[in-house]
Parts: sequence; C-alpha cells; structure tokens
Amino acid sequence: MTMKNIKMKIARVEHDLSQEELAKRVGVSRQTIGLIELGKYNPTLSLCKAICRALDKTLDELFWEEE
Amino acid sequence: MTMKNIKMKIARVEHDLSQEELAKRVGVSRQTIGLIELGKYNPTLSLCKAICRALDKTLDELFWEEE
DNA sequence: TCATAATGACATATATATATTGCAAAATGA
DNA sequence: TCATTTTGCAATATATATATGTCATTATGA
Repeated sequence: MTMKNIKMKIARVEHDLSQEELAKRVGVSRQTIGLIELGKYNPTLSLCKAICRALDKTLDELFWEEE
Repeated sequence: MTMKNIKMKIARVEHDLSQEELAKRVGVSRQTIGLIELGKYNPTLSLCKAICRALDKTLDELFWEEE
C-alpha cells in the first residue's frame, strides 16, 4: 500500500523478536506482521496499539510520520 | 467496541466541524466518524491518520492512551 | 416555542483486513 | 558449506471496516 514500516521492524529487532514471535504476542498471524512491515497492509488501530505495547513504543513512534 | 473517543470529538468541535463536515474532508461517511467517536469502531490506521491531519493532531494525541 | 441541523441507531451491501496453508528464497549460525 | 530459521509470496476463506439509506432523537438558533 504505502511504504515500508522500518521503524516497526527496528523496534521488533531491538526486542530480539521474529515476526512470528511478535505475531504470537500480539495475537495475529505472522503474515499480518510481515505485510505491515512491508507496507502492504493498512492495519486497524487496535492492532497498531497492540504492536506498540508489545514493543514499548507509542503510535507516534511507530506509525506517525510528520510532513 | 472499546470506549468513546472524547479527545477526537473535542478536537473536531474545536475546529468547528460537524461529523459530516469532518467525514467529507477525510473521505469517509458520516456514520463512520460518528461510530469512531462513540467507540464502536476499530478504524484503520490510514483513516486515523487522515483524521489527525484534518484536525491538526497526531496519533498519540487522538488515539493513544497511556497505561 | 419552532424549524433546522446534528447526531444516534439500525439494516443491508461491499470492500478489505486478517487467517490459513503451502512453498520458495534469504538469512543466520554452526 | 549445510541445516535451520526467518521472511516473502500467493491463493483461498472469513471477519469486519466502511458505505448507503432511512428514521428517531437530540441539540441549536432564531
């Protein structure tokens, strides 16, 4: 869809989590996490929040871009 | 779904916009805006961003709650 | 008061987020 | 190298976000 979410990928790697591990913690499939990182999905707010909590970040830190 | 988004409603009123006017600016239906404010919808990230831009707020300001 | 605008509620239809499965291509570590 | 893990990709199925239309209720302003 739009562009890669490199910030999310970095935060995930910083937590030493694979896509699959993050997916499990967040309660979603591995593919969903992968596609969000690739920028090919438009996730729901509740999923964004769950990812943020799992990675100790806020929405702005992972999903907001100024401009 | 979860709970009312009072912050979004306040920001909208501060901009002197009706639900219908905000909906038009954001490219979505009036009902969608209304249901998001009522906390009965789980909007997509792209819609959240569009609402934020229309109301001069960030994701954290309208959609994030600490804890 | 009263007319109008704004909002909530509900039903049905459609688009799309997400799940699931399987396989291929990279990446990683020994 | 090679075995294993990780990630990308694709197809199909399902759940749900969103649209549309209508009506009832609640603000709002004159």
